[in-house]
Amino acid sequence: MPLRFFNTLTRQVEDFAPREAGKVRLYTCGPTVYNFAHIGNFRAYVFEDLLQRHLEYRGLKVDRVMNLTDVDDKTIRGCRTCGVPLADFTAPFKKAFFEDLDTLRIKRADHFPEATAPEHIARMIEMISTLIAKGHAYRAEDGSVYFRIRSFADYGKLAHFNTEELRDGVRVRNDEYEKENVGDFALWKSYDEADGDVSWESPWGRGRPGWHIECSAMATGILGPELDIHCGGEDNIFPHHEAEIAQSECVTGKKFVRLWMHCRHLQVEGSKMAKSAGNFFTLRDLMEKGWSGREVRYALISVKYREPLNFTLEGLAAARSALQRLDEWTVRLQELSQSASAQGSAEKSDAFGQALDDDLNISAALAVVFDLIRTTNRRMDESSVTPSEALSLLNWLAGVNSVLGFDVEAESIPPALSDLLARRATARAAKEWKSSDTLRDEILAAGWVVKDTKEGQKLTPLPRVGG
RNA sequence: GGCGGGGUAGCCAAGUGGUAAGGCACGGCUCUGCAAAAGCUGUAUUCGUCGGUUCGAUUCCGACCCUCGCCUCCA
Repeated sequence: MPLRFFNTLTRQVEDFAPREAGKVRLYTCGPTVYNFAHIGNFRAYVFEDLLQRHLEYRGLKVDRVMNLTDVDDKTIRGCRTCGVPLADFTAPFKKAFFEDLDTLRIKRADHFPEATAPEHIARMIEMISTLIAKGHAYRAEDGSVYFRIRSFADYGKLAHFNTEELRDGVRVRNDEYEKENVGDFALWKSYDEADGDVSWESPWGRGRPGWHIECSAMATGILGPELDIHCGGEDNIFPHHEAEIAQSECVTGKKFVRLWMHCRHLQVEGSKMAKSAGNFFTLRDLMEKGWSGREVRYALISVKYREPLNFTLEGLAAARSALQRLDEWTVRLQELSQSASAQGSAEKSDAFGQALDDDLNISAALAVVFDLIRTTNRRMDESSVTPSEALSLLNWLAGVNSVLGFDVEAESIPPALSDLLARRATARAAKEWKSSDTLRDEILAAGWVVKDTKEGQKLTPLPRVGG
């Protein structure tokens, strides 16, 4: 079965193949670094990570760009409030963002361009000049440059909006009378006192780029005029991605993106996430409550990207339990495979990959994993799984984890516990149950659960207390 | 007002014109000195409501109800 993905542009699931055989040019809208990213942001990034990893699992080389928006209204407001230069304001949030990516086991993109980098500002200015020259943009009285949406017949095609019918601007600013059409968007914003010392020189005077042109410039500058896939959150469809199409295609004359994929938003405990509602979480908030990045990753990845995800504490707890089931199975296989003499054979079924081929059907893919866990657990109970088969299953799991990223976090047993364990083993051998139980409590207090199995004591790290 | 997504067991959720995956929770069992942990196992006569098409619909069509989102810089 070929790879099939839902295309926002056509609103259909379509077969996918990159333009250049074997190589996928992927652009994903990254964060605006004015704050710590919240879990809603990360749902999108985890979805994009799943997409990239699955494409790679299918043998495709992915060249991925994720931009960092480090100049816009919010970052400017932030640095003005703090009274520091823009770059100093955004730097810690950039750093935090990369730490968060690691926490969630999100693979690094190949490029993380920053909007304020000189070469990208230069490209933005170059693109705007071209747009003006071709009649797609015009300069307003205040020096700002706007894109003329009437000049691009396809404007509105991605969002399926009839631009004539767009609701009149509730959010139209008072200076917008300078525009030919209320829908025209800024390519270059002339300097305003509120911008402080944030500005660049341009043929149209001092100012700064509009948000949309930042992405068009970085995308086409790094990946070329024709991308295979462009992703983002659903809110980016309009106007951001619509604008990107207009700008890029009017400059290059080529079809900008072949496949548009958008991730639905998440809700928290059934409501839209909002600071005012008290249900606003950054990844850091969840870590403080004792959840691991792996657990959050599971919770975010386990609902299909095209469905709204209701993020709940119950869902996190379910993620923790499901991962423990997976971990137990892994440990069982590892112990069994230790006596394997031969190499494990290749896996027999690719049901897992095929599920993901179908528009990243994660539910079906996880069902394949858990089905296999149940059937093989049953057989291990009957001792009918051979060591070499266990090895094969572990190999299969490694492939699965190259996509899902659920690898077990190796935690070494502290030396202090070895002593406790040894003493407990002695006590148990002597059937000194009271002493055994006391030692069990001590081990528990140290953060580990001791299990008595046929093979002796085994330790499992106690999950940190969840919030 | 325009456009779009959903309503499947307590919760999350897949799916198909032919009789309901998977995860969590819950009950039972096994194991155990007792536990814990783990494993196994059971649990939707039914897929928002009402009509229609069909031999047969959760799946197709129509109407309705509920809910969520987008409509100029929020992933």
